[in-house]
Amino acid sequence: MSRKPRIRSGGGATMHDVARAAGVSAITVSRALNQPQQVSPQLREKVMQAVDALAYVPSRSARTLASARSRTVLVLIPSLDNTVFLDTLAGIESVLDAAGYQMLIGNSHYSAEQELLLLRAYLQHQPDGVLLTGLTHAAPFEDILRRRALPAVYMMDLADDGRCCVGFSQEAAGAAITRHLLERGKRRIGFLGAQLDERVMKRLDGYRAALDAAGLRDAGLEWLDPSPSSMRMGADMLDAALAARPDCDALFCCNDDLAIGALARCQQLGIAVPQRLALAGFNDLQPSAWCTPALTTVATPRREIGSHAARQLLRMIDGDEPDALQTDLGFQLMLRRSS
Amino acid sequence: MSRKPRIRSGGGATMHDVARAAGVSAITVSRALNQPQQVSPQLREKVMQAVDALAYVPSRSARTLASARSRTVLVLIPSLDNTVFLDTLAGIESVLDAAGYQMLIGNSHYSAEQELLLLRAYLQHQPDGVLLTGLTHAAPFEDILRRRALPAVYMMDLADDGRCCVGFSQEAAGAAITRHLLERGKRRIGFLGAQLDERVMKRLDGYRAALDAAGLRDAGLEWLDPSPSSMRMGADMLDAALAARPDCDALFCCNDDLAIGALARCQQLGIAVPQRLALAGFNDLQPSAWCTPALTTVATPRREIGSHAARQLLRMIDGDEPDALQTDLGFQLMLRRSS
DNA sequence: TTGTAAGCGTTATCAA
DNA sequence: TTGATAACGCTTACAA
Repeated sequence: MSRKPRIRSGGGATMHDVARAAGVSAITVSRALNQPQQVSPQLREKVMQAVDALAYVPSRSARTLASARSRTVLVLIPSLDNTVFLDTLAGIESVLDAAGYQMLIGNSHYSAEQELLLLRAYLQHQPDGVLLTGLTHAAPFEDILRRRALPAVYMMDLADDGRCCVGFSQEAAGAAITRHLLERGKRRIGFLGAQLDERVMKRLDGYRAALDAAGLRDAGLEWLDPSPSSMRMGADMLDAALAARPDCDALFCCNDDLAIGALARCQQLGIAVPQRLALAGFNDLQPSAWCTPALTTVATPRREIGSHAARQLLRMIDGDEPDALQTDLGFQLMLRRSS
Repeated sequence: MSRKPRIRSGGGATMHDVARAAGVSAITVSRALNQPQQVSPQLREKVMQAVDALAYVPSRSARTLASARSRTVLVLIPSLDNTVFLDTLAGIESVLDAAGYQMLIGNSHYSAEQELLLLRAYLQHQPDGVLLTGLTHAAPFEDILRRRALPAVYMMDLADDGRCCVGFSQEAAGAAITRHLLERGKRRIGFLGAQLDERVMKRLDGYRAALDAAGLRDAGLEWLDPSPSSMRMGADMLDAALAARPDCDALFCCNDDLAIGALARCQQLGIAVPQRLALAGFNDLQPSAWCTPALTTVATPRREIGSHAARQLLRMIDGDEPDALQTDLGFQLMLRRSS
């Protein structure tokens, strides 16, 4: 009948230790910490003193196990190298922090497979909800969410299929910036695309739609490369584009990295921007306002997408309906000297 | 005597469910998953089938509670807006992922207080170890680590006091880039500093030491501002510096953001870089190679710092000694057209 | 307002 | 190689 108490890991005090020190029961400690108004001021005071004295830190795993709520949210993003997602994370963080939730960050490296693996792995933590980037995911993904009744909010884009999304229309943004180039009098407008994720392809769709509407679409003016974008790649793609189509008079680059690289290359080659070739990017990263000439681009409400998505998710976790299934946070054309 | 089984949260299968389905005991399932070699191939096979059939996902909290090991590492960084720390995170992630560890990311927003709060909050997850940025932390910080016997690795800098660090000498790097400006014939070399965190101040120390050695130090050539750095701030600081000291012939900016902003401002003002004013930055971010003129800066092994620190930490968690207490991963001067 | 008892899902211990 | 049992630290349900 010999009990063999195991060795505690952290060596820290447990709730029972605190209870003993305060001369109350464990459940009173629990309540003093989590629902203070349910405990009389005197006891509460005693408990808090014992907590301080013992430097008590509650165990999240025990709490999660007992309550079946982890107060944790899983955030899946395609990359940590991209300012866009970091700004989004910052927005999410601000809201979750304030609500006492913690976030688990999963980096899918732009791979739907990886993303599925991450979901499976992080499911072990029993997150209370999930924030996702984009609308397209591996086949079993949504099944898993549904089976577990896991609230999810989709960020960055819009869908009209019952999923809760916070973002803006990538396609409309792509079309808008293309129309701007048309208005500037450009007629042979090309598209430079890298990474080729879902959002880039929608910007491409928007670009095509705008040119179709103007009767100026030319498939020979599209350059697409699935490898990750970078400034170097922008420079290389500019070379390739001008070599293939010297008549091209404007380029919509799928993001600012590409555009800045292309712009720098134009400077080196002495190509007049925007007279000979207009350039536009996407996202309005910090350097875009500072390069020469300053880059025309599309500002996207990344931080707001993150914070709003987090708020919606918390509402769903609490069993309430989200404010609206779709939240369109819009975008803004930043018209500068490069166009 | 009525048992009242609670409602499960996720509705997912438990290890007991798997055990029942496979016709074995729960502990056998546990072993089949965690120490497969201890279970006969037949049973292992049966268990794996049941796992698949039930889409079983182990509960991390139960595991942590029972085993007192969370297989989780806490990473504390000062900012998510700074590429430097993201690259570091990427390095950490690659190592931890491969080892089956997950990371909890805490963003201290450059505040020691916040950092302490984060440590306290994340301690609830019983992390097996901690990765820290910089050497200076709030007073109770190291006490807490010691009391809990939590392995910790300090990233980005070097210390000779028994703590395990992975980084490079910020001071040596600051001195090296300053000496380079001296070698270029510059004599009134200024310093532009923002954020003023620990690392910036050490770069400043290096700058001062180099100028002292040359007998050219001039306190009137230092401009320091504690607010977060940005390109706009670099531009503004350049204006202020030249207004105060038109004789200044070179500027060492504490990071590339500042330097790129200053460079852009020089372009606007028609100041010849590097003839009239040489510029140098720090970190070698992507745009630095692409601005005009390309920016002289210091390349730092951020990703390697992250991955090496993570490896050291895993070793300590396993009870082994780290390879070396101090790992100097060095830095590299990137001499470009701006100097 | 406070306490008791049981249970959350897993692993450590010991026995077979 | 496999299993029974207790234990991890906390919270829910119910009782006082």
